[in-house]
Amino acid sequence: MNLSRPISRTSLPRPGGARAKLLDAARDIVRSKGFNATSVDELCAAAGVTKGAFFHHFASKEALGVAAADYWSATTSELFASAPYHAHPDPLDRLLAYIDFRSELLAGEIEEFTCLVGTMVQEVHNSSNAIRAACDASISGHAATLEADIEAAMAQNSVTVTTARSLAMHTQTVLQGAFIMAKAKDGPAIAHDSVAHLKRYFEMLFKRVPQEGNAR
Amino acid sequence: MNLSRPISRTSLPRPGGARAKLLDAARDIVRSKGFNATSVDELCAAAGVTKGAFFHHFASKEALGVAAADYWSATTSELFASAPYHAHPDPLDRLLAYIDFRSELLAGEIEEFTCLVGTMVQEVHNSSNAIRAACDASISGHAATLEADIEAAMAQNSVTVTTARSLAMHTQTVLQGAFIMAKAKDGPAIAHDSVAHLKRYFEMLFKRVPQEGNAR
DNA sequence: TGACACATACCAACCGGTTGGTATTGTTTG
DNA sequence: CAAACAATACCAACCGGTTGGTATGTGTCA
Repeated sequence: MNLSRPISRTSLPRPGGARAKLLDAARDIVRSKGFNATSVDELCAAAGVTKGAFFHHFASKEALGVAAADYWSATTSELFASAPYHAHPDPLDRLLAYIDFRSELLAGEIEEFTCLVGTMVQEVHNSSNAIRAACDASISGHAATLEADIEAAMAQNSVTVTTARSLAMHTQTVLQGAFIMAKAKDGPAIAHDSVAHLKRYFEMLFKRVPQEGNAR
Repeated sequence: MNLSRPISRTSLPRPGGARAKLLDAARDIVRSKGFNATSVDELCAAAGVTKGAFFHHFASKEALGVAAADYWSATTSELFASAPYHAHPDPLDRLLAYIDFRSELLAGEIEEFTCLVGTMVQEVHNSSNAIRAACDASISGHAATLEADIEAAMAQNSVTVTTARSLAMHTQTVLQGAFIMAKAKDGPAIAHDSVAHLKRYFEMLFKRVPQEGNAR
């Protein structure tokens, strides 16, 4: 087995190649139009490749959807792994700073801050179990990166009424809901509002008096 | 102007007519497959009418989407208006009972308890402003039915850190997010979990000690 | 009889996917 | 090293089938 140039499903594609360009195009276009409304031809045009190249790299449009979800997981992992909220020494501080970070990300155009996998899974959860599972893995995998901090904060404050995993997933629930509301209202204001409620929930749960800040 | 047989956009269509059957079919099929993946032919087949009947009642597929959102508003208003949570004498009790009621609704198949307008708005918010606005009106209109109780509960408990409208919208944010997570995980369990967090948020905000119950 | 509520038949455009083929790159071998 | 070979990357044209939408016919009822 030759390991010198592996292009596994979860590793990032070679930058500049047709595959990478298609995944970038999918990330942008699917977030703005949805998966079904995005045609393969449109993807190819945006990536500057032909339809033949598309089906050279992906067995089907569904396979592209799975790859796009995996690509999303990989790129967002990088973003959050290098984000500044990890610098806080206290786990609860890290958690609250994560929420602030998510709120800061809610800026610009809607298709720039919303979630690719949340958008896709709503459309295809019944028609493509492969994409559904890849989206679930992306969301749940990101939530899992919060669990250690939440667990530590729960231990510090003797919070036993729920679990770290449940709280981590709840953060993602609120964010996914915030994306939908932002789409309905055509702007991020309402999303900021709900994330502020989420932060207040954590502050009350962990009996942390809110720092003066961005709560509405 | 002939008022003897008005088919206004917001009133319920004549039961048994082609229009009503199409709107019922749209409610069911769009929730399970999404708006774009639902073809006009499929809608006609499910409703037992022909394509000619479809375009007799709706100028376009987009017009059906708007009508389906309005129809959703009308039918869900009825459901919630006659729901038992209004019976509690205390406004905070009514609010918490509303949340319990929403949790109870999260049962059965996913396409049976998820939200039509939340599903549609995610797909078409960029391609059809008419549908987007109808979906927004549906969600915001339902949230508005909670505002009076929230306002009264806030006054009773001297809660001033946020507004009744913001809290009402936040309940919908959490529910919409819960629907997405349920689709990603292919089951309502995680949605119940997040609604329990929402209830706990209200209990803490209004300093109400939780009744022994279904919180996880 | 005429207005309305549908049904039938049909269309141009577009869909995801396949085809046969070529250009490029890397590996083997003399 | 270079020629021979093999695999990959990519392309333009095309396929059968489906799409939303239209034009026109027909039965019904006031």
